[in-house]
Amino acid sequence: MPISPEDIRAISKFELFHNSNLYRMESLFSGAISRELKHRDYFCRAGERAESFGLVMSGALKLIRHSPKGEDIIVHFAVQGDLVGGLLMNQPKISPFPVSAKAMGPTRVLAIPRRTFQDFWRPNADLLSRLNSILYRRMNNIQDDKTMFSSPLKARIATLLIRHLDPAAGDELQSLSISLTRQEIADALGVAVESVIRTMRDWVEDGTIKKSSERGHEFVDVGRLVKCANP
Amino acid sequence: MPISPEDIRAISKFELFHNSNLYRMESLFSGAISRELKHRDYFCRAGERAESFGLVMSGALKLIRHSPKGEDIIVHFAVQGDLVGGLLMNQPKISPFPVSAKAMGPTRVLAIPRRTFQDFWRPNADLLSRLNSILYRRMNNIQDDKTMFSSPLKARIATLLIRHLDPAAGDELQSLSISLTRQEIADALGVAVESVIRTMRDWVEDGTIKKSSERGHEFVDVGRLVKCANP
DNA sequence: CGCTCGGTTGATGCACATCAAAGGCTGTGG
DNA sequence: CCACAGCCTTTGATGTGCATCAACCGAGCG
Repeated sequence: MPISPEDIRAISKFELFHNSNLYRMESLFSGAISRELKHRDYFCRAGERAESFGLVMSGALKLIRHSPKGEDIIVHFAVQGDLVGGLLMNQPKISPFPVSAKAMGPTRVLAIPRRTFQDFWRPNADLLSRLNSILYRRMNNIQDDKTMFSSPLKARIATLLIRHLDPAAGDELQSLSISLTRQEIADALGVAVESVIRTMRDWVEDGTIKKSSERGHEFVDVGRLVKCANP
Repeated sequence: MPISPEDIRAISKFELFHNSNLYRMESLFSGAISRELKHRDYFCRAGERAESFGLVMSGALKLIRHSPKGEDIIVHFAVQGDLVGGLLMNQPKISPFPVSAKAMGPTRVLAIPRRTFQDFWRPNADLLSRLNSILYRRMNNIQDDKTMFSSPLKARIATLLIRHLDPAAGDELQSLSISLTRQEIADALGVAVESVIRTMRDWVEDGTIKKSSERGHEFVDVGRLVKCANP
C-alpha cells in the first residue's frame, strides 16, 4: 500500500526530516510502500539485491550479519525513524545487502525504491548532511563497542543497556526503549547466551535490574549500571 | 604553509575528488594549511575541540580511541586520500575529537578549517555523497571486525592483513600498503601483543609470511591467509 | 651511553566458551 | 483442545584460548 498524509506527518517528526518542507517531502517518498512485518519477519536478507531501502515507522528491526560458520551477530538495532540500507543506495551499482533485517515484534517499515534515492535524496545536500550525522553516531557507537572489546563482559552489557535507555524516563529506575532478550544481547556483543544470563542473574539478585509485571519487561538502575560500565 | 597547485593536482586523483572540477576545488581548500608530521606526532588528540579536519596527502595516521583504563585501541588506519575528522565538521556544534590521530612514519596532512567545510563542503551534494560512500566502507569494515569477534585470533589477524594488502601487487606473495608493527596489529584487534606475536611466529615458520631484506617489511602469502581467515 | 620501543619466550591463571539437560511460553496444525 | 515444535531461559560441569606477569634482547636515537 502507498503512503498516507499521516505517514508524512509522522515522518516530519523524525530527526532526519525535522524542519523539512512538507511539500518537498512528498517527492522523497515517491514509489514508497508501507510494509507491515510480524515478529521475526525479514525486511531484507543479507545477499539480496538492494532494490529499495527502509525507513522504520514503528517497532524495531535488528540488523544481523552472518558469519561464514553460522554465527549471527547483531550490528545495530534500528528503531523508529532509523534507515535500513540507506547508505547502500548511494553506491554506484546495485549491490547486495550486507545485513539481514529482522523484525522484533510487529513493525512497520516504508520501503523506498532505490530510484527515488537517486532522483530526490542524492541531490539534496541538506538531507545527505543529516544522513551523515546519523551515520556518524552509529559509527561512534560501534567504535565504542570495539574499544570495550577487552573490558569484562559485565561492563560491555552495561554499556549496551545504557545505550538503549528510553530517553523519556527520568529517574534512577529506567526502562529500555526496546526490550531485548538475553539472546539478543548476546548476539549484539558476540558472546554466549549463558554468559549474559549469568551476569544479568546477578544483577536481578542485587537489585540492579527489577523485573516488571509486564512479561519480558525490566527496569534498570542506571546509577549502578554506570558503575559497572566504568569500573 | 598554504597549499600549492601541485597539491590540488594530487588531490584530484583521490577517490573523494575524482572527476571534480578543478576550479571549484580551490574553494574546498580555502584556509587549508599543510602540516608535516614526523613519526609519532599527533595530528589531533582525543578531546580537543575539532576546529579543523584533515586530508592525508602522504604517509599514514592511526586513529586511536582511549579507553578509561589506559588501553588504547586503533579504530582505523587513515592512508593517502583519507579524511580525518571529516564527519565531525558536519555536526551542528564544535565538538571534541573522539579519537587521537598519530602519524605512522613521516606524514603530510592538509588541515582544513571547519568554516571551509560549512561554507563549501556541506552544500555540495556530490561531495557529501562521496563522503557517504567512504563512510559506508569504513562502517562495513568495522562491522566485519565485530562479526569476527569470536573467531579465533588467527582468523582475525588474517582478515586484518588481507584488508591492508597493497592493491598494486598481483601474485600470491604480496606486501602490505602500510607496514604494521605487531603492537599495532594487537591494538587494532584489541588483543595482547604476545598473542599476536605467537600466531605470526608460526606463520613465519611455515612460510605464510616471509621477512623482507628491508627491515620491518614482510611479504604475505595471500592464499594461505585466506584459508586462515575462513576456516 | 643510557633510554625507549619493538620483539620474543615461558609460566600461570582466569573469564568465558562449550556441552548437556531441562523447563516455560507461544504459536500452529491436526 | 491438545500435541508438538521452536524459541528463550536457566543451571551445572568441564575445558581452553588468550591475558597477564616477568624477564630479556637488539636496534635506533638523542
